[in-house]
Formats: sequence, C-alpha cells, structure tokens
Amino acid sequence: MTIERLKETVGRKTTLKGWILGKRTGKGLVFLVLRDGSGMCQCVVDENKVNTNLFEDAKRLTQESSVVITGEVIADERQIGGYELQVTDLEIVHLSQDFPITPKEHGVDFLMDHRHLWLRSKRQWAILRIRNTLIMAIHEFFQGEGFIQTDAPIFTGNAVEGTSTLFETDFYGEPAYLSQSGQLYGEALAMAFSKIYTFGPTFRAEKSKTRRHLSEFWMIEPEMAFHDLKMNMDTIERFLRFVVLKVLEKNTFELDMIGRDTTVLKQITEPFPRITYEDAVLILKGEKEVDGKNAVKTLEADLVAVQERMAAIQAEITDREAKLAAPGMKKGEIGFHQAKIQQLKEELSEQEEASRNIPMWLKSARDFRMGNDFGGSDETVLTRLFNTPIMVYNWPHEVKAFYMKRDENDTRWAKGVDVLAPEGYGEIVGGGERETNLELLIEKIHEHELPMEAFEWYLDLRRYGSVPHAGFGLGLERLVAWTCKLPHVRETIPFPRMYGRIAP
RNA sequence: UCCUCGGUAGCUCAGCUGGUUAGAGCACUUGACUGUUAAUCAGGGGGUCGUUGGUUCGAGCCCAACCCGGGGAGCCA
Repeated sequence: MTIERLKETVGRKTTLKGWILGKRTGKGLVFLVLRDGSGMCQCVVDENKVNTNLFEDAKRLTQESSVVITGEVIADERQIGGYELQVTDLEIVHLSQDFPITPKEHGVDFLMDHRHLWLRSKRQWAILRIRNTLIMAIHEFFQGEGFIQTDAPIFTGNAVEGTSTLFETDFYGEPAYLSQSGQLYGEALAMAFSKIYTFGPTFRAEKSKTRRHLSEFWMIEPEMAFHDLKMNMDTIERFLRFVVLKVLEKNTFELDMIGRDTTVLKQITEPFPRITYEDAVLILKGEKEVDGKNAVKTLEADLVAVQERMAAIQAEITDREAKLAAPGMKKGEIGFHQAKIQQLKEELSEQEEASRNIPMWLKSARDFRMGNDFGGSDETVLTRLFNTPIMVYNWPHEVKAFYMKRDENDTRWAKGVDVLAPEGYGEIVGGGERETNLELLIEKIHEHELPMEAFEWYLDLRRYGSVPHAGFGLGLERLVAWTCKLPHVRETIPFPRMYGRIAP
C-alpha cells in the first residue's frame, strides 16, 4: 500500500514501506512522519498499545531511517495528507545516522553538494512531481493532437545557429558537438510525419551564472508541416494552457506544499496578448500603454515599494535587536527573534539587490534601440504589465536565426515568436515559421558564416516537396520554474548541470 | 570573459574603526517536560576563521595574488 492510496483502507490494518521524515516524542507516545515517495503520513506509536520492544524501537528511529510499518488507518483532517496510522507493528530496515540535511535552513551550496539527499525533502519532492505532471501533460497534449514523438540526434557535426558555445566531444577522431537544438532535424521529421515533437536533452556551454540557465536541460520541440506563424501561436497557446491546467488539476497538494499562489496560474485560461516586436519596444520604452499601465511608471512605482519595504525591514530588525538586548527574555523567545532577524536580513539583501537592479533596468529600457534583441531585464519590464504569458512576434530578422522566415509584406521582420512568462520569468518558448525560399536561405547561411556543405541536407527539405511549416522550442525547466514560482531553475531538474557544477 | 557580493564550529550566521583564552542559535549528547507539528528547561563535547604571501609589537578584521561559491551582463530555453 502507498500513502497516496490510504483513503482506500481507512479503518483497516495497513502496511507502509518508507523513510522517517521526522520524529517527535511525547510521554508514552512517539509521532513518526513517514514518507514513501507517494506522500507523507503521521504514524503514532502508543506505549500502551504495543509491546515494549516496539516502543523502544520507535524511540530509536532517526531522520531518514527506513522502515516497514503497520497499523490501522484513521482519517484526521489536521494531519498531513489527511490520514494517520495507529501503529501495531514496526520493522526497522536500516537505522540512519546523522542525516546531513536537518529540518533547519541550509545554504544553496551545501544543499547542491547534497543534491542526492536533498531530493528527499518535501519541497524538492513536490517540485519534481509537478515536473512529472508537466512531462506527462506535454505528451498527452501532442499525442491528442496527432503529433508523433520522435528524436533528434544528440551528437551533431556542426552548430545549428552558429552563435552558441557548444560542448565539444571526440567522435571517432572527428570533432562533434552535443546538440544545442533538435530544430533542423525536427523539420526533416515533420516532412515525413507532418506533425512531430522531440523531447530530449539539450546542451549549451555558455558560462552563464544566472537563475535561468543550465548547461544541460530538456527541451520540447514540436514542428508542424502546413503551419504558418499564426497557427503556430495558436498551438503554443493551447499547449501552454493545457499543461498548466493539468498541474492545477493534479498537483493542488504539491502547489500548496511549496506555497505557490495559484492566482496568476489560473489566469492561463485568458487569451495571451500577441504583440509585435515594434509595439513591444514602444511599451518597453514607456511610449505606449497597456490597459492604462505604463511600463516605466510601473517599474518606478516598484522601486519606491522596494525602498519602503527596505526601510520597514530595517526598522523591524532594529526593534527586535533592541528587544533582545533587554534582559529577562526566555530562551525560546530569544531563538524566535534571532530566527526572525535572520529571515529579515535575507529578505533585506534580496530587496537591496532589487533596488540596485531596477534603476539599471529602467536605464536599459529607456535606452533600448529598435532593432536590438531583448535582454533579460527588458523581458521583466515588459511582462510586469501582464498576468498571462505574452507572445512577441515579428522580430528584426538580423537578431533571429538563419532559418526564420522573412515576412513577405515587410522584409524587415522575421516571423519568429517568443513567449514570455509573467512574474518575471521571461522567455519560456522560442519559435516561428521557417524560411522556405531556397535562395534566401542560402543567402542567410552565408551571412551567418555557416559551413554550406553541413546544411546541404537541410536545403534538400526545400528542394523536395517544400511546404510552409513552423514550430517552437519549450524549455522544460523554465516552465517548471514558472509553474512553481521558483527563484532558480536548478531546483527543477533532479541533478542540475551548470557552470561550476558537475556533481553529484 | 567582465561587474558585484561572499567564504568564521556538522548547519545558518554574528564578530564595531586590527588588541589579551573566537561567539550565538540549531544539530548532536545527558537528564527533566510534552497529542506532538522548526519558539519548553538545565548541563556537555565541537573551530589550524578559503589558500598562499605581505604590512604590523600584534590580523578573523588591513594589502596582494590565487581557489571556490551566490547574483548579474553577454548568450539563450
């Protein structure tokens, strides 16, 4: 039996197998919180109802010891998961000693070094279960719409876009690179199966140290024959709505556990604004308003709010420190104030960072020049005005990849689309309609100084039965990060690989 | 690669302008208490203050170089 299915055995004797998440002892009572991978459940050992050996065993249990535990299931609203086990039998499988991750706070470096154990904690458990829901929902959506799941190679002989830094490996004496995108192969597959999607690992060797970059991440890349930019955007919108609604439906417990406010997530049912690059730039520079909201003014108001919050935190810290200095305080109360002060100091340093960043973002937004690509801060400034993902399309062709289709009506633009998630998460999807004009493609390959011979096979796709087609790439970890509102993508993947981090 | 912040007990941190045996909380351990849910009480062990070199009568605190980490820029999902 698993904790997830305890409701099926209420009132009956049930055996669970798992690990001890925590223990509290009372007079004649031991409270064990058991986790079994499917959920958590409090198990109560009552000295009066079990033999002495069993009770002593229960008292010996330590954090993360593994056990097989039997008892009667009762429903109890107050307990985690809603049920409790009245223990009648207990077998210790392994007694754990000094589990490194205690119920207290730890720094990221320590936690990352213990990632193999950190995965057991509640928050990580909840996040990775949501990741699972998203993965399954992604398959469900595409399979439901008649897409074929297929795979692009991981070893490639050349860089797709020529700009990114790739991981170089040795392929039987030849240099080979780990795939940074399955996009071009996806196009070939779409010409064979009409609608396909790939779902696989992607590698980028950039030395990025930010909250939204990984060296190894998972990307979903659909590609659709006989689709144009508009149809592509329709698909993206249906797709994102579908997967987010699945999480809201299946992971209420997990979302609650990580403290995710789902108000914004629920707005996924509203239409996603579709904004041209030109309009987006005007909005960014504060020259155009959205529903009466001005990007620059909104950000300036944010800055004031941040500064006020900093002053408030500072005042509270001073106040609590004064209380600590006064004599006669009980030990527990001292600990409480100290913990609170530490919390406040952490928030203060976050706010300080925001107060340094916002003026820079404002400057970046004001100085933005039409024709450039958006930076991370520009995305934040822009999305600050919306509560749903937004789609920015028709980009200057110079900043987009060589395969992006040029707009026939206005050749300044390439028919690409970036989807920017709200709440500061920025780009989660990048895609567009692909160029079908053979001459223009060849011209672009030269322009990007890419090796023509490596793209001959790709050009064949335009020589034999070329059709309008479009597709996009979704970064799984960024989607998980936004869905869970996490401060960093490193928590969205079991074993993150990033600059400076290859172990565990 | 550049900018910025940091590296003090197992963990999270304090240590004011350099001054005698380096502190707290948690964790651990001993005992008391308790249908509990990180705020009960009392006692105990635990640190070559990232590395190397320098300034000084004296350095955790100052200087230099290097190593490691956080955040950001660039690049992008």
